[in-house]
Amino acid sequence: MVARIPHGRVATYGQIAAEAGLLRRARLAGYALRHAPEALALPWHRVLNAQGRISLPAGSTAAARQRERLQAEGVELVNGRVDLKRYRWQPRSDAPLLD
DNA sequence: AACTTGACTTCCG
DNA sequence: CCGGAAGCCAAGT
Repeated sequence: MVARIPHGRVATYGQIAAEAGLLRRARLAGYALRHAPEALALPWHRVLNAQGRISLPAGSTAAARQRERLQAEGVELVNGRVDLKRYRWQPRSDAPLLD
C-alpha cells in the first residue's frame, strides 16, 4: 500500500493499515515500515501520523530526512505539520488490489 | 504465561 | 492547541 502513494501525496499509518485490510492496526503499519527491506525502496517518507506529523524521533536525522524528502516533492509543512486535507492520498475505489 | 514496547489513534479536559 | 490516558495488538523479553 505504501508503494502506491503517489509522488507529492501522503497517507497515515492508520489509513495504510485499513487499506491493507487491517483496520485499527496502525502500529502494525509502523512496525512493517520500520522492518521493511531497504531494497524495496518504499516511499516511506509519505507516511505520517493521524495529525499530519512525522512520527520519527524529533530531532533525529531520520526525521530530518523525511522532512526534506517531503518538501522536495512539494509537500508543504507548516509548523512541522502537513495539511492532510490537502495532501492526503485518496486511493481509487476501483484500483486493483495487490495479490 | 506475564510483562514491556512501540515509524499509532482517539477521546477528554 | 497541547498533554495525558486509554485503547490497540504484534513482537520481543
